[in-house]
Amino acid sequence: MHADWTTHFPGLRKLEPAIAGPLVENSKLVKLAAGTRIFGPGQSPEAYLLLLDGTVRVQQVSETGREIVLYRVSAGESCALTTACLMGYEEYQAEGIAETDVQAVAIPRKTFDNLIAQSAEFRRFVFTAFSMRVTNLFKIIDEVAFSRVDIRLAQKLLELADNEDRVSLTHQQLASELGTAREVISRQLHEFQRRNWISTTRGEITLLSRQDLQKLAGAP
Amino acid sequence: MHADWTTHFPGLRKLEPAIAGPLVENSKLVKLAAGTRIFGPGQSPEAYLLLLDGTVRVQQVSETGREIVLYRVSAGESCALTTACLMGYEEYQAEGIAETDVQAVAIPRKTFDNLIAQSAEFRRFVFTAFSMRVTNLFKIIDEVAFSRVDIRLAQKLLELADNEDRVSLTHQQLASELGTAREVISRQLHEFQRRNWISTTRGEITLLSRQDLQKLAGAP
DNA sequence: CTGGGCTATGTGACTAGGTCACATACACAA
DNA sequence: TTGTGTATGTGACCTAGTCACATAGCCCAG
Repeated sequence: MHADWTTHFPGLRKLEPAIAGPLVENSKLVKLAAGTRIFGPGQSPEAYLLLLDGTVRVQQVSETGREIVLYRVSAGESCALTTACLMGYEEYQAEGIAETDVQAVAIPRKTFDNLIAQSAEFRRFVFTAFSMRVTNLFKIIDEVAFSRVDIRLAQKLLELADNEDRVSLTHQQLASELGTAREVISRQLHEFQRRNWISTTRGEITLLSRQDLQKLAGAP
Repeated sequence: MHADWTTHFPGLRKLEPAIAGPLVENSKLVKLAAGTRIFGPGQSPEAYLLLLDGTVRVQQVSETGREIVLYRVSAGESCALTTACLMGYEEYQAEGIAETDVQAVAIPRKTFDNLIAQSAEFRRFVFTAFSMRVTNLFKIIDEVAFSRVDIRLAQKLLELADNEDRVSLTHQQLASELGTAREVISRQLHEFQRRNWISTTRGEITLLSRQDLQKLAGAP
């Protein structure tokens, strides 16, 4: 495992062997239990993380305790933005939480810098990850500032439903996904239920009509 | 001018001469008139831009026509995020407008990539710019999602006031700064005026009590 | 198998913010 | 001086967020 984790990352498979070697040698495998806070205000990330397994949720917490999920880092991806802030000097405002048990490769700052210098392939990998995250942040700003909650909720339900059309989250957790309040979610879900688009039980929502939800989620 | 623009950028002054040379040679000076749309959806940026003079406003426009300013790029700074998206493959969602006449240096993608590879100094410059922008985006998300309009408006007025305590913007422009509606701004300004914190005339606001505004803008 | 106790959800009342429609007011040019 | 375009004012209404508290489901200790 230690020897060949680079193959877990499509963007790194073509890495020149002369470069992959030192990379694997200088980086180190870390395991984190679910729920671990990986970084946050006052707890700067210390290395470039590449996830082998699990997911990390990056979110913002407001003064009043409300939360909004910014993005998730999944297996095969990197904490790109985190690293930007690591390489630069600014304090990172958001916090990262291991949603599941996580296995990751930690690349020290110095090694990261060398890699960037030496490998065009690695640069592409890093900048591509960057651009995806930033684009996504723009989308979130757009939605939070300009989009209706019912539409965003319908989108989120469709996005989070498993292959049996179920979403196993509490209203509070859904509210955190969207950066709104629990009561707002409860009321919207109630309305969806009244229209027979979903059914709910404690901690779980079942989609009854993806079609209607999609209609709401898409063009008005 | 062409020969020594690198000195305009504190982060580039220490650039190794062997590197600064080709950089200056391969990049090109561009001038843009105020109001020019530099990039936007369907109009990808084509080069890494370093501003010599003027400012560029980067903003998001919603379907319904509402706008929100994401950040400004001023002289001596780079369109860092733009470039991330340029280097990666994603479509950039935001648009950049020249607020004033702008002079800038355009560094082609290839040259940029070479520079990143060859100069630790340049890497630091780019990543630092990145991290500042990203941190700022997080702050905007936080404010849009969780902060009150009156507080944000007070902050914005203080931020945008000149050294004679005047803000020369229309209510509509202020609304765009904050990503809210013009009527909301009009009403808030009215309330500030009622409290004698500001006075207003068409297209201009004068701060009468920075202190009170600061009190509102700071801790509640 | 049952009663606390914890967490999740429901709900009314109220405040803040956004939308729509339209009324005024101001500035500048013809 | 009078249009004309832009800026601002305002009421009515709707959506979203807050607060306070009521219920309801779940699980575990006894």
